[in-house]
Amino acid sequence: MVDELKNTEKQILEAAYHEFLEKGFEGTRMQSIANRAGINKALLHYYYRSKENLFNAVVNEVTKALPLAIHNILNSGDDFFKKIEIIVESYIDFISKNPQLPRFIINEITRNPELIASAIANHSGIKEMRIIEQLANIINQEVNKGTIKPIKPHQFIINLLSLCVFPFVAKPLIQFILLDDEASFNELILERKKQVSKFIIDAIKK
Amino acid sequence: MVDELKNTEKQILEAAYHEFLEKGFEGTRMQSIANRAGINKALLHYYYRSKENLFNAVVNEVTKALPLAIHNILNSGDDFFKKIEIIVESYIDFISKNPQLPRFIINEITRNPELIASAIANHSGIKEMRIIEQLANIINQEVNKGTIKPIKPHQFIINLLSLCVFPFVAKPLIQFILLDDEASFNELILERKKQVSKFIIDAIKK
DNA sequence: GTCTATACACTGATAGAC
DNA sequence: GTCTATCAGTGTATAGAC
Repeated sequence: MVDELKNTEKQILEAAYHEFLEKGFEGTRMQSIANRAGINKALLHYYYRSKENLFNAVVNEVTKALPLAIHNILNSGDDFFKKIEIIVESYIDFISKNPQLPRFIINEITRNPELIASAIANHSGIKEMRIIEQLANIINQEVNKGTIKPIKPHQFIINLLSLCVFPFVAKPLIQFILLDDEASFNELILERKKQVSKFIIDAIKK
Repeated sequence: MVDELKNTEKQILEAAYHEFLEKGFEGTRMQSIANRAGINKALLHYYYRSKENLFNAVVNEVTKALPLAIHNILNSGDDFFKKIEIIVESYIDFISKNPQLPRFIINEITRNPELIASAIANHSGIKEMRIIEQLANIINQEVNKGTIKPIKPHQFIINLLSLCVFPFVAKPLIQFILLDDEASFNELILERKKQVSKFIIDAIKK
């Protein structure tokens, strides 16, 4: 991330990234970003004029990663069920590497819908914008072919998203009511990479 | 809610409830709680000594509602598949009435795990604490009976939770990428009350 | 570019009149 | 109980030396 920036600026953005993703905009202190970056508070303002600005830079970085993540989905296997397997696995893999990302996006899009929405739109090419449409079309085709049971594309997509994303968003809650430690959570997620696609396919296969 | 309290105190708690659920602890200003309650800032401190205190009172109210919500699950229909239908429908119904609640709990449990965890534990009797166990037992029984495909109870529970809860947590995101307006979101949720249980049953039925 | 010192605004909390 | 006025602390942002 942010390879093209000078050292200090890069460190700041890196530190800000972690702080904001952990604590959100309101919960983050400029001081703790400076501490994490190992520099002075004033330098933050030297590079990024304001907290708002620095936050926007982080949002920009974050949303840059999204199109790459869903790019895999576009050119996945030809069989519909194989396609689902690949989508689920690569999706869970991606979030595993950025586990705080969903909660961050959800919270900040709630706080300031325009900002995140425009950032996402900004980094998504035509291709990525249409991915939902494409997926919806594929689902309708399969329904018409009779390979899967009738289901509204929107509902299908939400089901898939829910099963992949929610466990990460609700991680502390899940750990509290279902698990004991960190290790068992990782194990659970690992299992889900196979389990979720099987669950979905079993649900829709005729 | 909070029927037993005097008028002003009740108004404050009510206002605090809405503000905190909307904006979280960090994002909420005592001033805006006072404004919403139609009283003065100083009165907040008269009734609840501090912001922390007032927040705890809200958490207390919030978690009080949870055992009631899952109580229905305990005494639902006798057939396993019917049971799932009832759980899903009553769960989605409950969250529909408190749509901000999941995001609130998830965020605040992330910020301060002990507080929320103890509040939940505080209001849950033995019965409610064991509901997960019970549900897990039922699932194992059905697997052994051969009525459903093999699935780990934890995974099943997470799947069910994800499908019910996530759409509310991700509402603004869903509206951005899938929908246009408020009306279509409500319609979508209404559909899900039937769709989700059908999806789950199709996924596990042998 | 990087630091220290400081200005300025905001927010939670208290004092005191009524 | 409820209000106005105000304090103390904290957080963002800036000035200015190096």
